[in-house]
Amino acid sequence: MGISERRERDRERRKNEIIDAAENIFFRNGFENSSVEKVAEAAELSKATLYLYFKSKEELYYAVCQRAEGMLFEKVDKAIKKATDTSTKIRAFLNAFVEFQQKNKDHFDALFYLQTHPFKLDPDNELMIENRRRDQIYINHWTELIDQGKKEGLIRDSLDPIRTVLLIWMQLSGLLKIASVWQCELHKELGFSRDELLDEYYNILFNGIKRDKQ
Amino acid sequence: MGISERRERDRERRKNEIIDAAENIFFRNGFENSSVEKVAEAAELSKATLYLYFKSKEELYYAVCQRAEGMLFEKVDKAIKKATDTSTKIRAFLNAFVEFQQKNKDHFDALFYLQTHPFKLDPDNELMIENRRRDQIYINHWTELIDQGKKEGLIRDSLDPIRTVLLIWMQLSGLLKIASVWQCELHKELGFSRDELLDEYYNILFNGIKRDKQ
Amino acid sequence: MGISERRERDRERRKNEIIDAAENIFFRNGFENSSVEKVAEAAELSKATLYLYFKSKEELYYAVCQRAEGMLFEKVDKAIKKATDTSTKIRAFLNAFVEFQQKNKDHFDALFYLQTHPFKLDPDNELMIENRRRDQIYINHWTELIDQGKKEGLIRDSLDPIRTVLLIWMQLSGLLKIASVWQCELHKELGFSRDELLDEYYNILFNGIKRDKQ
Amino acid sequence: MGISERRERDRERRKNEIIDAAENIFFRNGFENSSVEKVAEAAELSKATLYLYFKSKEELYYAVCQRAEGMLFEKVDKAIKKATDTSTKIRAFLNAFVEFQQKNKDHFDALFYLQTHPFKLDPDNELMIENRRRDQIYINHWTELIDQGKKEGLIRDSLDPIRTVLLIWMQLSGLLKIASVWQCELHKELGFSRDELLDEYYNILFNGIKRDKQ
DNA sequence: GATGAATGAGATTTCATTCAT
DNA sequence: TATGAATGAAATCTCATTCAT
Repeated sequence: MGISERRERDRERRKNEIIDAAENIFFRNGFENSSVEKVAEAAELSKATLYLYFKSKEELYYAVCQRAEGMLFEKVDKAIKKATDTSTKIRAFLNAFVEFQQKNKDHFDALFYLQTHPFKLDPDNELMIENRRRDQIYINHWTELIDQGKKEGLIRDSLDPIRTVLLIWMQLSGLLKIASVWQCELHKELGFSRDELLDEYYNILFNGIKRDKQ
Repeated sequence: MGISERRERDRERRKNEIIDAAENIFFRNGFENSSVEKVAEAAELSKATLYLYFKSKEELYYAVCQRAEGMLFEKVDKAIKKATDTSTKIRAFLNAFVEFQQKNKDHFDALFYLQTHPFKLDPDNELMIENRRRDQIYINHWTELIDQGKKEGLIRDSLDPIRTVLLIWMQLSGLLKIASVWQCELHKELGFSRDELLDEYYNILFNGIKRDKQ
Repeated sequence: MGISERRERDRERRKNEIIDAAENIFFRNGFENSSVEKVAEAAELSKATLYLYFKSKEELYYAVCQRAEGMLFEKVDKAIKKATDTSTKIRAFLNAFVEFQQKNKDHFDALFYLQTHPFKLDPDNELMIENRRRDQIYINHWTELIDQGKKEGLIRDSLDPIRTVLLIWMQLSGLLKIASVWQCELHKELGFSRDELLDEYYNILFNGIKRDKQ
Repeated sequence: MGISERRERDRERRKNEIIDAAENIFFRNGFENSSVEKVAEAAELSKATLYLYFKSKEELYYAVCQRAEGMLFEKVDKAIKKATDTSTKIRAFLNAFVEFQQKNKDHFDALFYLQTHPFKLDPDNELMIENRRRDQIYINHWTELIDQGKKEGLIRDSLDPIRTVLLIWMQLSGLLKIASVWQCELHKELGFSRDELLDEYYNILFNGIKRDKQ
């Protein structure tokens, strides 16, 4: 039995090496301007070998994104766990996302690209199924946070937790991405920084979800 | 005297025909998967002729986006003008954006693509300069709306108008785009529609920007 | 009669302006990498207008070369006339060529390109006929120099004047051109300059053509 | 063990087949007017495959030239070895060059084109490095000939061997090339042949380099 | 499992030249 | 005379993927 397990382990390790290489290439040039050739070179493998591990360029990119998402989720997790009360937990959730975009710009961008482009892997692709499961877990995880906030009277009762969480995810994604692309113009022509923008965002959001004073 | 003017008019018309064709192609396949060749075919012109009107594929795409932005701005304009009081004007502004994404999905997507990809035209490109001027006008236009809302006691005084407007633009863009890509999953796996999501968004946003009761 | 003459003069002037522009472009990029478009731009004319004055890109280049040859011939002429005795005249002839390559590198290169590429203008092309006549004049001119040298006992009697002149032209052309392209390598890897090479050339040549001591 | 060696051999053979095809095309149309497409067709390969063996059109042309130079060097070598005394060796060296231009006009032209056009391959290109080494060997080889001539009192002591060899190479290149392009005119308008011209050249050159009688 | 070889299809852009006006 | 518009043909190079070994 040990032998097939070791094989599986070897295969996983090799896959990871390929993803390492793919990150290098995809992060530098984006999906469209990267070539499988370059990834193979970076991985010190032949192109044909890549195809033994990933069925297509798309699947390879998907794997890179999956890892990126893993990183993000982990960071958010840690941040939430460190916080003690619900209010700071929610703030920590946002902060972690924001920080991820700043410190792991490439990973964030890859994730954003995946979310805004209809990638067509076949729907019973292993990676996708696994990913979807994980997504679900995290969404639940975060909605519990909202629920808790509602119980504690921090958040308006009328808000639907799932929608609220997705809403935050989507709008914050857009905000961070566009602000990042416009960085230069924001500074030069409008005269304020990403962080000032984010302050205003927090301001409005928290006001928007908090329970009305009674 | 009439001769050069007619030429200019012909040229403008031809340019517009090309943009028509380009919309067809770019909207169907996206920027990366469209080719100048296909656009030329659709315009019933030779590739070389296209290059007499647009210096590069990028510039052509930019022209398509410029037109799309024009449409969006016009719609927002009209919607605001129809409304009578400031509160409905602000709502109308958002509604027009949302409706644009729904009724002119392709135009919206093109615009979104442009905003989330660092396009490099040379910075003294005519189209770009003109566009930037228009952008500025509209931003001013909308910030006045926020200012008015503040004067009328609808909106918190502490909000910076420009930041607020940009914030709304960015987060709403992200929200609409990602929701549109996930459309299917939202429905099937989470069981609610884009419109329900948007309701929640409005809900939170208006609560977030309104002046606290005194 | 004045009217058609003025027209002719205008046409000549315009042609010269075009050649000015063509020099700019051809000298910068060479024949193959220059485009009629660029020349037209530089001449502030439309492409179509260029074709009113020159039948093809080739003919235009030929005109540029003709002018260059004119310059060279003039320089050689002047140098020879300045010299007083036959021996220095011959030296002056060579010096003028060498100096032309150095001070008018672009003109020299154009001339060299023309000579080493079988350009096909139709053989009764005006420019060509005129040029050929001029060539003949100059060849005669120079062969007289050799003849004179022979009479004065400076040059071996057995040498054929025409062959000798052509020989010098051809070998010196090759020498100057290749030395110019290799300039860098000559210096770095072999450690001597163009001028040292030319000294040796003069040395060998003059020894080669002079009459044996009796 | 044999497997990778056979692969290497196959690859070399294929490369040579491509160079065969490239010769066909380049020789017929020259570098500028040849296309990689045509070479690929001639080689009965796809364009893409060509690029697996040669990184660019330039590199391909360079390979063609390298082979041509090899041929020339070999011929010169053989000619020199056949000759018994230094004087005839030197003559044989020239003769071999002249004969090469006559019998392998295309190869000569390719070589000449390379030498008179600043080709930009990256300087650590394998082909270039190898070529440069070979060039150096041959230059040394030939300078030894001059040195020997000096020792034997055939050649003037004052001549620098390297410069002399390069000089001969350059001037003879120019002479042969221009005479070849003018072939027709030489005959018709001046009434003598390439060979008569060359006789004069030899005449002058040998007189020019020989030791003065004492 | 690993890979070198191969490729069809296609990408963007350029060019010399013509012609109706 | 002058020109804007138009184009067919071509150029170099790239890419995702497959397959025999």
